[in-house]
Amino acid sequence: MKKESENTYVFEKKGDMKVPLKVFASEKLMKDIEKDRALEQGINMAKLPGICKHAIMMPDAHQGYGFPIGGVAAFDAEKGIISPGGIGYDINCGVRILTSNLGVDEVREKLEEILNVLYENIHTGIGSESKIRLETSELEELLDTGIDWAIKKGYATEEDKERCEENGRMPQADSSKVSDRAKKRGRKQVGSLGAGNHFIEIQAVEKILDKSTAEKFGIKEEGQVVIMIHSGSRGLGHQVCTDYLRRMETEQPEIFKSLEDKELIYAPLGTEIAEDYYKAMSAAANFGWCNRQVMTYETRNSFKKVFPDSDLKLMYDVCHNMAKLETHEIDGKMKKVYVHRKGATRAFGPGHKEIPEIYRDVGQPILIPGSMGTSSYVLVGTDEGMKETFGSTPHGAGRLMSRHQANKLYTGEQVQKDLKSKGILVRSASWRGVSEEAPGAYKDIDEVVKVSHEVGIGKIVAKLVPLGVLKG
DNA sequence: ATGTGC
Repeated sequence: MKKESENTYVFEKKGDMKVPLKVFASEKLMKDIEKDRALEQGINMAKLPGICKHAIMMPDAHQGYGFPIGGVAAFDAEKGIISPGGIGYDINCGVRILTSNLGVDEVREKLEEILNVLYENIHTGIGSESKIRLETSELEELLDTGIDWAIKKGYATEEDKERCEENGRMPQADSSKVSDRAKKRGRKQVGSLGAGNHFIEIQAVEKILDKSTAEKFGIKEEGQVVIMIHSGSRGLGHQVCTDYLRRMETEQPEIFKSLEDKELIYAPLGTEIAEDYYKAMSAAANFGWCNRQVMTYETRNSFKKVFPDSDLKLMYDVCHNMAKLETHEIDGKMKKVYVHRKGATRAFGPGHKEIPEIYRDVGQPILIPGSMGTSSYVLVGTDEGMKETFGSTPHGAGRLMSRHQANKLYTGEQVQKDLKSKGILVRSASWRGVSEEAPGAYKDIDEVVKVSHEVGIGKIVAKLVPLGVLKG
């Protein structure tokens, strides 16, 4: 890797590579990135058919299935490909923030109570099932219409819809392209948190760095309480990914055989299998938005019980695991590309027509969760990001250790105790869930966000700190 | 990430 400037490294095009690989990282984070196979996977992205301009890795990058997590690649809509490994198993994993009219002191007084109420109403952990049971026909409506289903059922308002990326509904979604097995897994999981790094966190605004933008986003003052929800499409999205990986492998043996890394299986755009995958992926994305929306409904009701005057407004909901057909300026020309963001947040700059009108003049809110017990951030999209990263930023701290390593090194009890000594309460279904997500198992979120800010692909608006965490 | 893998 050649250091190009402060926070940017380039691996020049050579051999089978079609474009260079660009990595946004500080020296410190680059050392973390070099610890696993992530760079090798980044170079593999740059070898795929139809990739445009450059393959990108974010400062939080680490090894994933096929593509690295923290990888971004844009493929020519005609000559390119779509790859499930470039999106991830958790299709439309994403983050939303609810701003509140509550202050840190009043919430701290009843923190244990509100966490308990949330824990009762929102089911967590692996295989967790929500209170809702959907018939197949209703699940199909949810998959086809996204947030519109949630509005119809009373879980969402029109304002909620406006404040979701894509208005919470991928128009290409087609439930008939989702397998019965995936639907069976999804029927009981709408409104469930899941496991891993998924969480609902009650946070306080610690520092506002861009006052006027923060105000636009509904962050009025330091000490204001907000709620962050981080979850995805649960077993349904996972099954969609598995189904299409297998289908692409078996129905395209010549492509499969030719691959150095079999995890990079893809479908050429324009083929039936690529179309089917995009429709199924879009349906899973709709599930992700409905899942976070139903949890929002439960969160609002839970807060009403403990804080009767509370008013929780959706600031924004943004995804970090998805491929989308977008138009970007490449080599001076506007071009249609399928942008794969795998562990990278969609981050559009000022004026983009896909940003809600209320935020359009300043840019899109970018929501970046830290690991459990550390800070999270709100950033704003920039013109620089549109030019450099197809409108993308990092998505979080990024793992430093495998779950296995973390389990060996930490116990859930100790992690919970350490956090409690810092005034942070954790409510979880399993001790293992807590130890796997120990703050020490993750990279430094402050450093990740600093790179994003300094490079200019996303500018820091506000820093948030945890008060209480409900996790899987 | 995931009804974690044999």
